[in-house]
Amino acid sequence: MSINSLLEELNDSQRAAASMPAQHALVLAGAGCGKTKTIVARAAWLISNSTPADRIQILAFTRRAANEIVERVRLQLGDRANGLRASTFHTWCTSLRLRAPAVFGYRGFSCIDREDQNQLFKLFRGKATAEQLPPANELCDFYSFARNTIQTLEATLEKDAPKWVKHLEVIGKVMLSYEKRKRDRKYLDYDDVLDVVAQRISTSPEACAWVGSLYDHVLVDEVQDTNPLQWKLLTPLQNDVNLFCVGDDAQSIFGFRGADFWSVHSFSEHVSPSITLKLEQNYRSTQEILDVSNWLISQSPLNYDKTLVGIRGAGRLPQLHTFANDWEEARWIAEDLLVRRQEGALWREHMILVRTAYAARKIEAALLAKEIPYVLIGGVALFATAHVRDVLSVLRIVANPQDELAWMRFLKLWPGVGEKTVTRLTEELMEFELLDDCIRRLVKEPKFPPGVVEVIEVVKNLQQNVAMAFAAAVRGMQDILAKEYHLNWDKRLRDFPLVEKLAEGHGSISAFLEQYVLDPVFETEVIYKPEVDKVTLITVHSAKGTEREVCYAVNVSPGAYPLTRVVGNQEEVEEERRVLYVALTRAKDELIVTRQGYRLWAYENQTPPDGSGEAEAEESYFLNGVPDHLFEHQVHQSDKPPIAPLTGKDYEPPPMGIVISSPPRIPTS
DNA sequence: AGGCGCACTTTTTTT
DNA sequence: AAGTGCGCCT
Repeated sequence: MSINSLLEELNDSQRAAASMPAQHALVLAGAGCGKTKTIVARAAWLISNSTPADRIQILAFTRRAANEIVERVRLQLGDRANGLRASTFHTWCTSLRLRAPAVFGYRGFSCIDREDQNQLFKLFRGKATAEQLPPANELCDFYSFARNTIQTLEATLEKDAPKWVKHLEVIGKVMLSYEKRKRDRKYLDYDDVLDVVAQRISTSPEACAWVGSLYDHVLVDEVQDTNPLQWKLLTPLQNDVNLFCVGDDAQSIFGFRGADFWSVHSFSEHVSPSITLKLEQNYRSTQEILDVSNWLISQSPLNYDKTLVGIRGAGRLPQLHTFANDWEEARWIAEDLLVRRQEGALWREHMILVRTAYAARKIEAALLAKEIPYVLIGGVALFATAHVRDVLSVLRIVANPQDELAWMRFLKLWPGVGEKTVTRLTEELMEFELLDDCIRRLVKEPKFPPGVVEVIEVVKNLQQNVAMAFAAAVRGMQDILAKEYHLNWDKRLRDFPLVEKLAEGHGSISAFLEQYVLDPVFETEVIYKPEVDKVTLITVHSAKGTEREVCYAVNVSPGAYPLTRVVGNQEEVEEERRVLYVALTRAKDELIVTRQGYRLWAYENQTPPDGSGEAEAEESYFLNGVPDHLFEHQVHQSDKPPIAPLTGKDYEPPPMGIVISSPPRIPTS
């Protein structure tokens, strides 16, 4: 297709954005106003106007979004799109680091994921009680938040976990140990992956000039979700490349990762000179869907200055269904899907949006029961499942005998080997550089089954063929794994061929591992082919940027939107509101909102239970006061008596007024 | 001492 | 599904 016919498909503002002269620009656009279309058109226009495709770098937030943009440009331009790259910030930084090790250093470092990070923190946290130190996963959160927002640990704790400020010193010590161990073991965590590059280009004009010389244009999708660490990457490049950023402040839902839509509101101050364009016409949804979405955002104390104006006109009124419990909610959705299917709709026109991966399980069960084909996106990635990690640990050991975390995981699997033995043994193994020395040491270990060493050796001999090495590892470990995971072994066993397939064609174990640490793949995605007709079951966070004809927003109940635990924290409550906003604005033709709860009855009958967190959850519920005419209401009576409601017992308002002590700054590695 | 099985809770969101 | 805590076994 020619570029002219592409431009003709755009409206005036989209066309202006796509075809403007080279300069820094922010394109502000509401949901469904054609953000992706504009970024695709921009890339296509640049290439058609003699920018080589490989001088354009597109940055997106997920691998899926990145791939989609490139595919759509390719659809327009065919082979002329060759060389166009779209990546996540993380894969982009990794490719820069690998491309020029001399510029960035960190040769031979490997990337660890969240789980590994957690294990390390657990190690340094030790046996401290819940009063002395937060749990390892919270330490991870604090650490990562400080890195992503480029704040001190103290500032992070003050904002996020005031009750821990008085333990600042101990927590700081744990984090310093963590950083030292990372360096010693040549690990990079997710934040390091970005910071290695950011640090270098913000302090070395030569490094910055080199990166800048690679590109003419950097196109950033979903810019409202960029955090200060990511801006640390973009800011120094301003002098050498043109930044074309597309975003929507009302869809900023990654605050927990340090995203701050200041980057949108103050764009012209930190990127200058620059222009700001707006896309205000919504092409996606019928007016009734926009009315509900606009109403929701208008209830916010924040001013988004945003009213979506639709061009599609009227359609069907959104539905609001109330169920007695989650089980009936899930069952009804499955039944409704069956009805639609019988009426001739395709499965793939439907998307079910859940707030948490956990909530997706109940829906999954209902879909399975009715044999409705679905893809689940946003749950636990294939490589994050325990049994796959277990097998991968041997590959990691072979690829890098200094991989302490892999050794610990691998050794602990064997009968008679527990935490103490593993800690002692791994410490010893870290003294050796070579795998063969490690093996010699292991052979000497009394009461070790011979399988331990056998597996390592088999994998070692097959390491040039990653898929075969993986298959061999599975064979060698099958017995112990079957015992470990006997409860649902059959289901887990099916994952191994999928991983084996993904391993095919990778030149080395480390290349294979590196790719999937940064680009998580979900079980269903391996089986899924785009042309296959399936319902999409997805978390709202993963669904950003997507759309479907019919969308179900699930469990829009008090206590869930917003989550009970964030009530009282205005910033977080407003982020929750944006999450719901994102969910509602995915729908093109029909929006079906479902909610559960006996608790709702209590609320609507004006008899909230006294003094509990539940009452507060109900008071702050986003659908309170929704005008009747925006929804078609339906209450589904239960055949069983209502089940006791959730309690609000874990909600405590955060203490206020924190005393400040001198902060240990978290150094960047 | 160290390992292991059992009962128990406990779930935000993602690179 | 995975983490935690507890008590029993070697």
